[in-house]
Amino acid sequence: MTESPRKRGRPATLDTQSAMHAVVELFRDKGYAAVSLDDLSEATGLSRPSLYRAFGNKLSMYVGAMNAFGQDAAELALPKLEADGELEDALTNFFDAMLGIYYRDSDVAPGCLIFGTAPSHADEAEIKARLNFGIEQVDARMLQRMEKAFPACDPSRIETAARMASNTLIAFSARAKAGATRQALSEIGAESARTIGLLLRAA
Amino acid sequence: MTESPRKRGRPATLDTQSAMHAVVELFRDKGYAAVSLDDLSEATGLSRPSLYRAFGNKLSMYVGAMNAFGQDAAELALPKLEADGELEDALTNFFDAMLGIYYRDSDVAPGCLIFGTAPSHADEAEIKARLNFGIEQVDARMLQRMEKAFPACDPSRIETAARMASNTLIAFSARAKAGATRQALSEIGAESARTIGLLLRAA
DNA sequence: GCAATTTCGTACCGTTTCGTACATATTTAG
DNA sequence: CTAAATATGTACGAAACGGTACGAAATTGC
Repeated sequence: MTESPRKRGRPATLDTQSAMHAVVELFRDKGYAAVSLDDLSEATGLSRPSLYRAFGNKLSMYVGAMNAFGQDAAELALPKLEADGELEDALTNFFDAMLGIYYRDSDVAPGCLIFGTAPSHADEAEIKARLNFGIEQVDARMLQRMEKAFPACDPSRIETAARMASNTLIAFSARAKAGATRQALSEIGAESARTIGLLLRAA
Repeated sequence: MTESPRKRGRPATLDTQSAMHAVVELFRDKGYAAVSLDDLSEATGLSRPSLYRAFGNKLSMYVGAMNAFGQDAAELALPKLEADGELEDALTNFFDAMLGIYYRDSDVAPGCLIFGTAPSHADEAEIKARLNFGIEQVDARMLQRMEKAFPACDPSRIETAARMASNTLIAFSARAKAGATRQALSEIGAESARTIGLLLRAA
């Protein structure tokens, strides 16, 4: 951060951070195509040209929202996964943390911006690429955590277990959007974690 | 089917079946909101008013597409799941059959209309309900098949295994849209099937 | 052949869409 | 106080949107 030598013109009043938050929530609720710039304008309190100047066109707003959402989720939930202790507990806590995001506070779960809405718009190359990145990240972190927990285990078995854990998380978004209760998914998460642990211990 | 006593007016030339097929493919590629009635008109070869008369408004077209897709998938893949023999083989063959649908023939996988695009538009009550029905169906069939294979197994363990199998299928849609190769998913499917079998046998 | 009946597409409506030109507001530099 | 610089929203435009009224086309009954 360089010291601001006080810029020249009119000082900016726009709060990029909170605006992006509103953008994320809107895209999460309604997907990409169904959200209009006017919707975004109303939700953020910014005029349409201001949105443009801040985030570019609609597509780059959505990709920016994917990045913001991904970063928030990583900061909130990854520590749970990477915590020391039993793998089962780490997985369970990670799932629960992600469910906390998927269910926000509302009764109608908005689910995951990346796994929930991006597949519907993957004909856009940028969205597809960012979606793929998100999946790769989850796969990689799962793999890493399981290798750490069971360094002697058969690598291909670990890989399968990691993929199953990722698949659980990905499917949770669809289930949340379909109306499953948070508690129901939390239990599935815990059971899946137990099962995956069982599997890796039975080497 | 009652015998047609030859209707009175101009004979219909529209082929509802193949038109619905085109509708499914378009919604599968681009989701609900991103598809315009003009797009549908071009893809089906029907005029916009004809589409209306045949399938109602855009929303009911989409829900109709979900039904058509679900029925096709059920007819094509469910027999694989419900076939006699080892559970692992049945699961593997079921996953492969579904992947055949998810990947169509194209190099760019359109994925699953229901699990892939519907979550993005679940703010529409009808879509949400149909999505939920799809998930319930898969869950129920999985459960049923596993109970058949291991009638003596702990019910709660079977339920967990069934949910994990469903989650695999649901996640495949997102993975396909993200660019995973069909072969890669086929292998994950087979490994997951083996793992689930292992789990249920280790009762 | 003529009227009744059904199917189908042209042409239109009002609204909404994304994107931007441009005038206005607010600050610093001199 | 004036000019330069930066930020912001009003207001506009061209296109696309979902949906439908209505007339043309094609058949059967008499």
